[in-house]
Amino acid sequence: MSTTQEYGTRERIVRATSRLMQQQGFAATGLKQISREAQATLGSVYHFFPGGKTELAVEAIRHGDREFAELLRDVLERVDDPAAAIAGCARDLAAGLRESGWLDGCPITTTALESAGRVPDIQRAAEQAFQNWRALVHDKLRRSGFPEDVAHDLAHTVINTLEGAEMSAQVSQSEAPLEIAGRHLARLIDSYR
Amino acid sequence: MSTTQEYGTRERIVRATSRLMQQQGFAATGLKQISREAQATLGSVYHFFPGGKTELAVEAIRHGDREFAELLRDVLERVDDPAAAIAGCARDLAAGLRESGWLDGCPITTTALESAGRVPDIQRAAEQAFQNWRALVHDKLRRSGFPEDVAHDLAHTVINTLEGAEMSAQVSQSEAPLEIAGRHLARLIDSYR
DNA sequence: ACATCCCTAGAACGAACGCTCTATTCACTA
DNA sequence: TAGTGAATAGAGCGTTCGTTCTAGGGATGT
Repeated sequence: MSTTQEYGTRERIVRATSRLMQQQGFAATGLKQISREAQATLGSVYHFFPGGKTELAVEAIRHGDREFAELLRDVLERVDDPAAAIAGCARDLAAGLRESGWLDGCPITTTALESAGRVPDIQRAAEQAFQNWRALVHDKLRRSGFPEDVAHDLAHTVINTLEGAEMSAQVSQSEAPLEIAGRHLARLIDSYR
Repeated sequence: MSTTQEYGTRERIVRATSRLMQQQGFAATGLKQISREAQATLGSVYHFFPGGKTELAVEAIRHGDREFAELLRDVLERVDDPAAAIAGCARDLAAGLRESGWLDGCPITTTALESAGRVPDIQRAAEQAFQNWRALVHDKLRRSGFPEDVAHDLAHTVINTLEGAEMSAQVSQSEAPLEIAGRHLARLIDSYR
């Protein structure tokens, strides 16, 4: 058994699209580039995604959604204290960002911003992703005893601050924004205890 | 004297570029579209910006930098209490976003993310903008008596949380993320008093 | 009147874009 | 063995991309 998993053609196309859109966004990513990197042909791309580039972008956003949800779920299950778990999440994001040479930020933000208000399908998929991530944080806070309204608001700010800090970290090529965000979010959460 | 200010050709080009990149990013904005919306010709664009699209993007980011710095400076001067000022800033951003039909988010984020790690000139301009904005918040906090290290970290999180919340507000077409961010940032600042 | 210089105007270039189309290969069932 | 449909392959469509280039307009100074 090899260490590198084998994926089918469809899966390879989605993964290549997700990675390319993560790094350079929707408009800058061409279908030829996708098919090249996925080791598929243009024919295959249109076979699996007859809706063209938009359908592919929606699928890539769903992939990024699941990807980050998994990271979030892992750290929230692993660490009991919610404040510590969020700080750990910030650390994980910073590490991933640095290890990718500051290239792999949030997999959906760039595409979401490019398409907001102009490509409804993509906007809906991005909105759903943020909602899913907030729900994970919300549940964790509820299970830790926080009241409903507090958990609701904190879930928003946790996700949004992590998003903003990751963006800032990427642009300044520094882990500091995420490290600071982790500490501040932990402090904010603890202030509601 | 008319209410609509007259701008020179160069200024019109920069403003059109800034607005288009704010709404759809760098790659999706063509020079033909820019020259059309700026009521200039392609020749004029290349006359004023011989460096082509990249130079134009850098100038547009600098424009967005000054634009948001002005908004920030205004509210920080108008409101004495720093926590209240930041909350007011979040309100202003939410209002602007809603009034534009959720189209005009942060003028530089999309372009910054598209270009991070791939177009050094643009990345540098974006990094400089974030630095300028943080400096405004940092100074306000220092003048309000916060110690250096606290002000430094808070400046990071204030800007990053506002960025993340504005992005989220844009995608979900709701003022809630910014309203919540304003309240949480005020609470975080007050927790250091 | 003429020269100078800044700016405007838009045709044209090669490359890349999203997408369509036809042909072919392959695994599997009747 | 013939038949069927999914999957692959890539040429080519019209369009737009960023960029270059040459020519003309218009105010100014002499």
